Amino acid sequence: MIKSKATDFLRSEIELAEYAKALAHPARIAILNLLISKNACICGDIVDELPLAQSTVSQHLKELKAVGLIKGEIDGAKVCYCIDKDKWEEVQGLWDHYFKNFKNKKDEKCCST
Amino acid sequence: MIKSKATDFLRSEIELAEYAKALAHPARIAILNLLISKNACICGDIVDELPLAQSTVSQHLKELKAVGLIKGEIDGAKVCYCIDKDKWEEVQGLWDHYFKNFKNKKDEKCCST
DNA sequence: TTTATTAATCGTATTTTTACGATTAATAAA
DNA sequence: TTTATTAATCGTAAAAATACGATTAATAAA
Repeated sequence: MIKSKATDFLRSEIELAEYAKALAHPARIAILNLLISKNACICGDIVDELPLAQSTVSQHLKELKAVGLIKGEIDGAKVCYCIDKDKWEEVQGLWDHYFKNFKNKKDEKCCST
Repeated sequence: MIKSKATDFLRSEIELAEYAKALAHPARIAILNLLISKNACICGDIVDELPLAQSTVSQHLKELKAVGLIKGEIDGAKVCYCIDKDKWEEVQGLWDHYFKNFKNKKDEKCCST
């Protein structure tokens, strides 16, 4: 329970929000879906599947890579992207833990009711 | 698998992104944490706990209410907020399903490696 | 009543996100 | 080599998110 400043939030809160933000756009969900269904994907194929310009897709890929959910492997002039299994499971675990945090509470009524 | 327009994403992709967006800010994670730990919370108490102005907190509460994760109950001049158990479990289930979607795949190597 | 408290909303400034075309750097193909 | 392909980056415009103070409407307290 450490707050670095009065205006700051907990590290854990910031961390969860960061992962949520990475998933907070349909294009990024769509990209992850593609990588899941095809197991891996050339960047160009992703661009073909999405209704977005190449530079925009590249930006979304960059964000997903920044949080570590995907990794890119250079293959000649092309780049093959895939999901980072370890990070995926880490994020899965974080959210699972977060959601269970409430679900495990005993079933009290809300407020006065 | 319905795309309403060429420039659109799948309903499921939009839905997941919407829930992610609701969780994509430390203040909203902090609010949910408060509601979990105290089971319920008067709006004013939330304002006291967060390093944000009353109007800003009210906005964040509005967003969480908009996606259904919390509900507010008027109690005189005050408003008591709490987590909506049904929606909470629905969102939990959606993410759980989404993450398992990949985890359940057989362990193939990424791209060419 | 009048006054105080509470929380939503309004108006607005600032920042961040999203998107695109153009350019660049790198590899592949001719 | 020269030319084509691929994907990242740059510059920038537009939209959305975030934040705040001021105001409002409602209830509670005096």
